[in-house]
Amino acid sequence: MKELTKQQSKVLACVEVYLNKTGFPPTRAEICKELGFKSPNAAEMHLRALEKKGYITIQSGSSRGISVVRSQQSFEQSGDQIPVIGLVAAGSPTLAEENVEKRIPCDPNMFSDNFDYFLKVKGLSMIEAGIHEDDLVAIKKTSDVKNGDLVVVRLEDEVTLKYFKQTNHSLELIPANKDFSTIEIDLREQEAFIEGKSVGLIRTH
Amino acid sequence: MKELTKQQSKVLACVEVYLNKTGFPPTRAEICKELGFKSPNAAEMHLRALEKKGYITIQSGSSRGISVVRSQQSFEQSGDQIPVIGLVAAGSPTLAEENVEKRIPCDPNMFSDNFDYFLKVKGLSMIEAGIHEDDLVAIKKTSDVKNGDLVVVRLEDEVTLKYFKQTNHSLELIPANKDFSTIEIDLREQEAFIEGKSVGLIRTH
DNA sequence: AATTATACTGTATATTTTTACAGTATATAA
DNA sequence: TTATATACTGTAAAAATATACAGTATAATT
Repeated sequence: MKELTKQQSKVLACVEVYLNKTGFPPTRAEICKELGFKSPNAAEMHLRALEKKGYITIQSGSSRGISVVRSQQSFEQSGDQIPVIGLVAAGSPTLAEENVEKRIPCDPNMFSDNFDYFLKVKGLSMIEAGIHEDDLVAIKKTSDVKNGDLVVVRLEDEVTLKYFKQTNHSLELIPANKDFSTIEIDLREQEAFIEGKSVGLIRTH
Repeated sequence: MKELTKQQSKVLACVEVYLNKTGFPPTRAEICKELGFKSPNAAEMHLRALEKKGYITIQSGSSRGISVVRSQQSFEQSGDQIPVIGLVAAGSPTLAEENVEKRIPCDPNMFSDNFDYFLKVKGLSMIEAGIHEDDLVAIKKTSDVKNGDLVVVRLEDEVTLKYFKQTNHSLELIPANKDFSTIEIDLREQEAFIEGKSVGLIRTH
């Protein structure tokens, strides 16, 4: 997906907010009014650019004929179909279509903090925390984590779900199963990517 | 909510389908084309009726200024605010307002089976099934349960969440914690109300 | 120094769209 | 029988809207 300029981003946000508020897209003139432009052509140009970059489609000749194809803040707010990503041993959990096992209709604000996707749990390393195989852990993409948080960490090509504990250069990834041992990493020697943290869990009975 | 005439219902469905397909509402002329009317006024009249009955709002003077307020089908799928009921020792879990601890925005179809409310778990009797205190168990109201299902049962004034097992006149309510013992009931002597069964679980981290 | 991309103003016009008004037809209720 | 509600056709005008064209200005590349 191509990057948006600041102004294009503003226009897209404006369209999304308007849609959210009224249920139908804005006209060029309304976008101008909202963003302070004085010519409808200003909005027109930005819309054309957004169309060219694949964020919206414009139905030519139709009033308000704007469809938002890809929201810029994406699925985070639209409360619809949240993707489920398999916790595979290799590679980072990305939202690329090929990694999406399925989608679940639910609201990303159902937990205290909103979240971006579900991670399907493999293995028993967190079972004493009541996290079973095939449970779906709701992950918020962030690198802002605290000690004690349940986090998704990528070490080289391996992705794991563990409790987080960091002291100076030492990172500990702590399981909740006495048969597993804590992973200790010296951050001066090895990189660790924090993909996100868990804000909740769901399980189908 | 007032009842719709057949034609009004058709027009509302047409608007919803169009919105779903294009992302913006139809014009009067487009509704006519879709439903075979020959005058834009036909659509206009139906829209005005729909507005008067509270199904849509029309922004006067705006093209395509239609907002669907209440979708005609399915208030069940609109994935909104699911009540959370505390698992209190006394009384049946009802959806009466005074028993609703809070509401969670989510879709009742997020699990394999749809459900009616969340029950907040008290105690540790199911901990070996990975069900912790304060977990929210999604309950579908039904008395159609099988052995092995996780069910909500009311015994006199006590409500409990346990595994279900019935043989003839004997009902066993089985915990998932070796420190708790199975509740055995002779149904000829004592009544047991099956309030529903669990179809899923959520937990906030 | 010239080119290109971004970001607009300002104007104009063809087209789309809303919306009012004048009718017709039919079934149901008073 | 006379209203009254539903369900349209047909027309037309005013208003809303998309969209093309002609410019201006500025910062970043080449």
